[in-house]
Amino acid sequence: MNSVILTHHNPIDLELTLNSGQAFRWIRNGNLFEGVLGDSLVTLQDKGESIEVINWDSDTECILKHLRRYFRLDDRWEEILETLGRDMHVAEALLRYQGLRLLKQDPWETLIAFVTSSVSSIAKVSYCLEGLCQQFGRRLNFGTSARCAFPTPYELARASEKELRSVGLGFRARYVKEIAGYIADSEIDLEFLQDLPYDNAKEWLMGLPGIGPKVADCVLLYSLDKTEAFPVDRWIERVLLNWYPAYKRRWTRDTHKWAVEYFGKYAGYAELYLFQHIRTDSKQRNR
DNA sequence: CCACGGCCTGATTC
DNA sequence: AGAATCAGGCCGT
Repeated sequence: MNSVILTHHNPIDLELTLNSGQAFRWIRNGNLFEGVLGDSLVTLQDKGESIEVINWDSDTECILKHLRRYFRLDDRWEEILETLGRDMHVAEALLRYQGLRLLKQDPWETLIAFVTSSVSSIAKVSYCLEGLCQQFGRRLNFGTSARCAFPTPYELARASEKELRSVGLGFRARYVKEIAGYIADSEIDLEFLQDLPYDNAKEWLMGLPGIGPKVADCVLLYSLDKTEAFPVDRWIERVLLNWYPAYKRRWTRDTHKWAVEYFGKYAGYAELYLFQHIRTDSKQRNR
């Protein structure tokens, strides 16, 4: 077992970030967060100015490098703050949810996660994904902990639709099977999408079954470095209608286009913060 | 192009 | 308690 320190200059709130609806497999245990990155299990603990990383992998340099990318520590934070801070609502959210970060996750896992998220709840997505991992992923044992790796395209392609339904995927099981089959057969590494312009990458993703504009944008934003992606779900649609008269008066139905024109190339960050804002507000109202 | 119903299923609401 | 409704969409008509 190793313990290493991940240093960062700008705030990271683990609780906020890992439960913001970007990632679904982190497990909180007190103030520890346990997750699976590739084939390694890591436990994170907030130390204020840094994060302590406990892991069972021999190559700690590799883990640190992975985490630096995962939390996007090389983003130009000042530029992001300056660009987005011009909008009143986003500025408020940036302040209120300090430490909420965009993640860069594995594209394959993110793709399946957001296909699963369609007309579902975060709790259910977590449940389904954990089921997928336990049924079809490789078992990983680390000391006293045991988790499972996210199944590869091959592992999911081999599963029957019925087996996939057994973990609670419902009508999404067919999408998962078809996508896994296609990716496995063509031996595609989804990272290639990172080198494509946003529009082309989105178009490619939307060619897959079960992937429309919203899911495609989630995959692009949360795993492929496309910060101009702006996932529009019912919450965000509501936010824009309620808070942005300029949007309400719009002549186009293309919400994404409006958002990028309005928020700029970091529109995805704006979405992340606005989503957190509306979700927290609505939780508090129901209390 | 737009509008609409159907889709699995667990949780929440009435 | 049991039935309706909803939940971070997408697809076919």
